[in-house]
Amino acid sequence: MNLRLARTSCIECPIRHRAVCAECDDTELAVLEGIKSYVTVPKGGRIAEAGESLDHLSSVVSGCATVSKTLADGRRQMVGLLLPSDFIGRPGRATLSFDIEAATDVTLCRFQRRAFEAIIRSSPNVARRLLTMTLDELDVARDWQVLLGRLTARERVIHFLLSLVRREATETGAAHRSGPVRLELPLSREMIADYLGLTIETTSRQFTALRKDGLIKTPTARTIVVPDLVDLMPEAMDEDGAPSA
Amino acid sequence: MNLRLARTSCIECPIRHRAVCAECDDTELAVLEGIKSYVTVPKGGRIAEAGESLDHLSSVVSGCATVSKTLADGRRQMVGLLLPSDFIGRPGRATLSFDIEAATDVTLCRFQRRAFEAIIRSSPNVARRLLTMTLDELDVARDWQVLLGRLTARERVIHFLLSLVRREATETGAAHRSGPVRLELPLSREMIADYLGLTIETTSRQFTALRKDGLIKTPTARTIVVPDLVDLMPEAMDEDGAPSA
DNA sequence: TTGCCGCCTTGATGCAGATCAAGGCGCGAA
DNA sequence: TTCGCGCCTTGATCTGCATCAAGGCGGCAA
Repeated sequence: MNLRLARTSCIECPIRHRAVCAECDDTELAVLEGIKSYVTVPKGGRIAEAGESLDHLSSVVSGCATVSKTLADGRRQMVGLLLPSDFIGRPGRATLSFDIEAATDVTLCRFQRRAFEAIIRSSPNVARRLLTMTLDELDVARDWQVLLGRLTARERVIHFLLSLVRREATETGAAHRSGPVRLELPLSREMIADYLGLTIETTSRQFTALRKDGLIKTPTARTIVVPDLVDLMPEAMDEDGAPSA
Repeated sequence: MNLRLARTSCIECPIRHRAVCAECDDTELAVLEGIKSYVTVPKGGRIAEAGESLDHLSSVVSGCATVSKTLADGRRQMVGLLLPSDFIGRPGRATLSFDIEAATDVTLCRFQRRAFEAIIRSSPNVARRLLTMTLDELDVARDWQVLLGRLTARERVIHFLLSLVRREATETGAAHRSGPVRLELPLSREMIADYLGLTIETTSRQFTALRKDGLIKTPTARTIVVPDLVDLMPEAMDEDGAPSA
């Protein structure tokens, strides 16, 4: 792990209003500011390993990390995707159950675990925010279970693309309901396959099929252009009731 | 929903030390005691529906409930199994994203949402316990993602059985690491299939195969006897490293 | 006791996605 | 500029599970 300290002020922090600190008042923020430190992990680097004890909790400031588990025979399943503002770690317990790796260069805002646990106890705004974020993650994980258990390969890929678009929209504040969108995929085909519970080959074939159907364009393997989001959404097969995104 | 009030004291409550109230001191417990009420939902009854607003949060006192989502075309995936001590609801938000149904007769210990949210604010022991429980549920959901994304039908059924055994062990305090175990399945074959992301037929065939292999006995469709847990565990294909349970 | 109904099992067949197997393409190093 | 190496795509084939289709079994009502 490549350490690099920085002195960015929380006030100017890009995730100030979305991360675990989102609901802090100035006093609380000052406390967090006092114990935080920045770390950069290069693309491909390990951030944490299942079972290993870690004494820092952190927020993702920039970049993209994956949460996954690898079985004894090499089968691998991604179970979480960490983007800016997402939280890493489990207050109250030192060990994680999953591996966390940097999919791109990742910058973390870290807190010593003991110090952060003290803050949770003293500042209900942090505790409450963390509970909300964890409940949101639980909903995401459960939607993902539906995807892995019941959706076809094509539906999975479409869901993946739509979720990236949606996530990007909430980050930039912009909300495209329709119209063309350009996406830079933070993940390789192999990682996407692990995300979706498919093989690389099937994933690749689905991208090809979507391209042939005119639903996406692929100027580069890592760049996806969606001419019209509305075309993609009917195939997502979401919820009960009617198909939607 | 079939209402039935009762005046069981928290002190004698079977889930007193495992539920959301587990870490309460006597004062906090008294407050909860003041706002709680019991409800019984008969087998097959709806406890909550996705999107619908509910003004109670509850703990499962007895019985078994399922958390699931149904797609527009009828495909269904279970994403959670609620057993005694598990918590239902999302403090801070009125609507759920999933359907909750009683798989057996279920008794709930309910709290008015507003009142409970006030308690979370005033009593850190409840807030902390809820965070821990939510983090635990997240881990369970993620392990389930691995099962749905990468395990074979046989491995899924074995995992299901082992998870029931383990859960039962923590409830009764008894820990069998080996030796014969008898299980009463709280779920029908259809529900097990929805749990495991399989069809009824495949699920049934896997039970048959395990029986033919001598790994289980099935005196009744709903009763499973595992002559030796140790025989089942090597096939579970858990974690990294070596196969284990 | 009989008959019905829901749930479960078993068999035959089909198909989506895995697996096996070649290349192609783009990018960085020499 | 060329080479080599990842990463991605495409094709051929295989297979585990879904789907389609019959019954069997057990509990309950009459």
